[in-house]
Amino acid sequence: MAHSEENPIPPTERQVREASRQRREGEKQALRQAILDAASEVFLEKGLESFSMRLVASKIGYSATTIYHHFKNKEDLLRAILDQSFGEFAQAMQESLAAEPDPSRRMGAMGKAYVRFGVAHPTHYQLMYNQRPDWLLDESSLAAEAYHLTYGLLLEGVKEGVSQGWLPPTDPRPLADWMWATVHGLVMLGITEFREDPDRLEAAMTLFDLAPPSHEVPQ
Amino acid sequence: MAHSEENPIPPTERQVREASRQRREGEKQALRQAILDAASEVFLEKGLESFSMRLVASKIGYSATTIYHHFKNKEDLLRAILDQSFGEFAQAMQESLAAEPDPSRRMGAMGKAYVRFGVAHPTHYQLMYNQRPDWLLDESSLAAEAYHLTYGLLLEGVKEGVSQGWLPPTDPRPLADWMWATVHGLVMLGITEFREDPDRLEAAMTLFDLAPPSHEVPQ
DNA sequence: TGGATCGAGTTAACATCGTTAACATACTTT
DNA sequence: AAAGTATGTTAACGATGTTAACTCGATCCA
Repeated sequence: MAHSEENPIPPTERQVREASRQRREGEKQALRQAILDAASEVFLEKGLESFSMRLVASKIGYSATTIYHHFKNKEDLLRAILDQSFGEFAQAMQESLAAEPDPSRRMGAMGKAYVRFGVAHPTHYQLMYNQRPDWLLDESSLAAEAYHLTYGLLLEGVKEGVSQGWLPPTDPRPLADWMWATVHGLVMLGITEFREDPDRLEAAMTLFDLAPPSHEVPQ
Repeated sequence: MAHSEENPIPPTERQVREASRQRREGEKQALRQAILDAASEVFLEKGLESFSMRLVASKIGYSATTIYHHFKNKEDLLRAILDQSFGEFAQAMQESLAAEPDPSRRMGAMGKAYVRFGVAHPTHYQLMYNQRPDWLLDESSLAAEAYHLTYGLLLEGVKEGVSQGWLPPTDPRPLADWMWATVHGLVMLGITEFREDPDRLEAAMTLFDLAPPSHEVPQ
């Protein structure tokens, strides 16, 4: 049973305290994560407008003020959701990049992956790109890091396309912004105007396969 | 002076009452319009999030509850703003259509006009297309009417382009949706990510002049 | 003319929100 | 043991949308 075997070298006071500190630290982080998970869930279900601290707290059985021991305020909590969302988004983009070896087809594949992520996570996508654009100006945030990383993927693809000739010889940045606008617009229409008619988004997305139109098999 | 000339036929009791009724009706409509104007102003300055009935009322020197004699509730008031905004938008689109006679150039001109309207009226544009998409499902509203009208203009242009050969021979609707997504995305990026850098939007918008690229002067 | 009715405005109140202050309790440190 | 810290609570404030109850004057009808 419990004390049938005794530790021949009992832990020092210092060791006990350290273990206790770690346990408490872990519990604190666990609760922080539980709040964050509950918050992300509430945000998904309710959207930004009906997202409330009290609702998040009640979801995990704490009073609302407890959240303020783990997050400075509502904005801080939403920024944590933003960081998490942008991280998942950047990962999805990198995976879609790695999945398609042909550079010219890669652009279309990434475009599709972009739109699919957006419409699959409508409320989070809107938080990322619509509702608090100024939060991305904080360059030290994880969100800003992922934001610049994904734009970098697009810009590199465009530069490659221009240099390889399967994109017109223009300034890459405006062209990248133009393409970004297209996928961003598809997501936004997909989660608003086309919400009741997903086939309409699918039909529009077939145009991703149109460019490059001429060389089915190079050489 | 005032009574130097007397009306030879004094108004009947009935006429007086009718005039009074009309005056009161006019005053009611005037206050309704004053509320609507103030609301649109508050909405422009504060955005949807900080738009409040009390703020609108205080702007015109009435108590908040007065608004409820002229609008059913906050949603009703915002819908009135939406109707007004969509009407102005549809008019701007029709003017841009009339201004450019060449059909192939017209698409680019309308695209530019679309984006310019959106970035010029950021908060109203977001109410129109982002924040309450379900309100457009009420087909009897002025907003829905203008919404379908503007989409019709785009779709007709695309059909014309396909039949005349300066657009690829594809199903017009997905192509129209694709183009819509592009301009919509440009507006959204323009009022969020590019807000601090208007030149970036301008640079992207130069691509409107790229298509059709080949025939500067037909024949 | 006098009393009923109605329109248009008011104040007071309710529930909900984010947030802070004050407090309780348990654990850690000294 | 005492002091301090971490983590939770309840109570309260001001702002929000909205409703109820009311005032007051104009209108309508006898």
